Amino acid sequence: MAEKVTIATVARHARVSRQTVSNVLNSPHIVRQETRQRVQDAINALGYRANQAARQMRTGRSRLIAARIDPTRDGINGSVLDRFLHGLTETADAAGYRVLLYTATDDEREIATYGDLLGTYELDAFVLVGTKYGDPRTEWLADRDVPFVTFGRPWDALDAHPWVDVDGAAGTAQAARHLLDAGHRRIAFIGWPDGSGVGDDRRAGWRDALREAGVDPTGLHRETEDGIAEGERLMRDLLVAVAPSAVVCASDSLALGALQAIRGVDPQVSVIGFDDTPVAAAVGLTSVSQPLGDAAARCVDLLTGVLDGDHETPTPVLLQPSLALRHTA
Amino acid sequence: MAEKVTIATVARHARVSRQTVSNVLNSPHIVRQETRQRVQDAINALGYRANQAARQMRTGRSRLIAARIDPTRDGINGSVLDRFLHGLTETADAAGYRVLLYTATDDEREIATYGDLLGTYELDAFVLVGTKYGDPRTEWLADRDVPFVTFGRPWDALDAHPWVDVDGAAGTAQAARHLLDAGHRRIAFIGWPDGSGVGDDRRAGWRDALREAGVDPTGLHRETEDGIAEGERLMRDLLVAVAPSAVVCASDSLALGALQAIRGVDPQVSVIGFDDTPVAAAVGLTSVSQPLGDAAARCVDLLTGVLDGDHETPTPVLLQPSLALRHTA
DNA sequence: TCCAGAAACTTGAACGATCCAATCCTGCCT
DNA sequence: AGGCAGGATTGGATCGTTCAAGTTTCTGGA
Repeated sequence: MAEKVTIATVARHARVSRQTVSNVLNSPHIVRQETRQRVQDAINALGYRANQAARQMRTGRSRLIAARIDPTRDGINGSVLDRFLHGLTETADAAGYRVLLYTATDDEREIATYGDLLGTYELDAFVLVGTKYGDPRTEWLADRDVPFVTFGRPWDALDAHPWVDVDGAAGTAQAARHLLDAGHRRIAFIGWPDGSGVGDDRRAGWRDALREAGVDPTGLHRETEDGIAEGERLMRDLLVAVAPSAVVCASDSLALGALQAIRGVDPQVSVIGFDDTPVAAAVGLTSVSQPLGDAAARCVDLLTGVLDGDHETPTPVLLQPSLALRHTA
Repeated sequence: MAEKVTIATVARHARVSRQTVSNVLNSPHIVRQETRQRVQDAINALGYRANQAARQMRTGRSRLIAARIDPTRDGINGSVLDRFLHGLTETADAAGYRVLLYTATDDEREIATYGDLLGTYELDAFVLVGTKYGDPRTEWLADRDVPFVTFGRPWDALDAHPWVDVDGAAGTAQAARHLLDAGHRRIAFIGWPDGSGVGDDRRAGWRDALREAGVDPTGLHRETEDGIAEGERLMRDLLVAVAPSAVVCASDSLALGALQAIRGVDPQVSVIGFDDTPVAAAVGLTSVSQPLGDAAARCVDLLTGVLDGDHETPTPVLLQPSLALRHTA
């Protein structure tokens, strides 16, 4: 087995001091070109890699970012997280960071995990997916000056922290306009109960688009918890009550339920979902698609901004979704 | 800001030496009960957490396990990875390890990433999902004595390494028997071309179950690349050629295609998929379900066995799948 | 030629944990 | 009371890196 290659090995090989090697790695500009080259050659020849633990001990920085992986709930929307995580890993890697996973069953435990990860591993930052009104997690992190970004706006807007989000209202508005353009007038909406920021936002997009086109949205919407069965139930209700010719849904789960409700009854009704999940692609459901790779990349951008110097709070990012057209609309 | 709590702080607080604190953490049995309690109290009172970087420097162990996260391919089967990763994170956590993500676009890059992760972060082990004949990755890792487990059998069986897998043949056999019990006799199979270990295995299960029941499987199967469109094409072919009353598929993607093919033609044909993906649940497709949480847990078990002492190669684990019954069969 | 000042490079110390070897108790037996 | 065995505790060295401070080399102007 070959000897372990440390900064001292490289220094000896290039006939310079350890510190010079360190400088080549961390502040190349203060080393003379010729020396720098010699050190670089030694690094390549020996296959030297800086030991992260030793570096971390001195600098207190782990170059590790934590992200939470949830138990796939109804599984459909879970794949959004999947794609987001992949993007996160890829972009973080390019920026010299790695992604560490954690799980938690509730907020209290999640906060306990923060403490553990920070104390034991000295994590540099957290990425939170989805926040709710008065989220205790963001408060805890902010109180301790732990860098973090949320994918999802802080809906209560109490304290400003860096965030990245996709403009849900713009997505449902786009969906509604697509249906209006196709000649639809009775365009219904199936969404979530009042009080969830995301849900309210998505409904607002649909409502505003209808009003703008001179269509009265009153009575054309229904609200329920997320789920296929729920979507089916509400769609049946809508078919009887207002006989819509199209429906925009706040999620693919709801849209899938709606599809099942119209099958056999009136297959002409158009349906548009939200999230462009694999299920949507599989069954040919038109759906609002979030740019998850971009979102992840912007999260990393914001974090590296905070971590590598910028003291000012970075500007939030709001990305535009697009419509993945398939054969249900 | 409070002073940083180190092992020395705890020692002072409990009026013992650093070593005693270390012993309480790493070899509690050699410390007197009374002292141990006093140290524990100090640890709790101060909220002390052992610094992983310092520990790692001395021990060379990072308590980090790497797992790869793929770009969701056709998205349907991607969610299998999602669920597996969640299980992995949960079990690893319980065993005192953390999961680090990485990505790679091809084997060569993946191996380069191994080198980086090992050199820089001193990763303790790798979890590989899926292997192929003559996989260069397992060879590289084995050559360097890096601990790893694969989720998926080594189909070429060249060198033995720890693995966990789900008995695919048992799954398709169970599916076939379920159909036989329901009175079906012409039970077709749609799978993947010869040469993929997983695909061959799943087909063998179906074939053997039919033979066992005295049914000749000849001509009843078709092979293609994975995908919904492909599944639909082959199912149409089967309907014309052999008019099966039921079909077992090697994946939910293929099964979904099959479902689309029979819709309108002969909705009585039973269909069973494989993987129990969210899509299957969504459209009511009966599917063979892999115990992914268990699989992840067993992977961690095998790894901790290797990492924490056992020098003998641990016994591979073969788990039994179950049939998630829905209304397509 | 000489010297100030900058640039380039070197040396010693520190980060926080564990390992090793030596020392100190404690209780028990004679 | 003295000796001894065994376990409990202690101090010092160490892992590989970066920081802070020190020393040498180079450059240009008088």
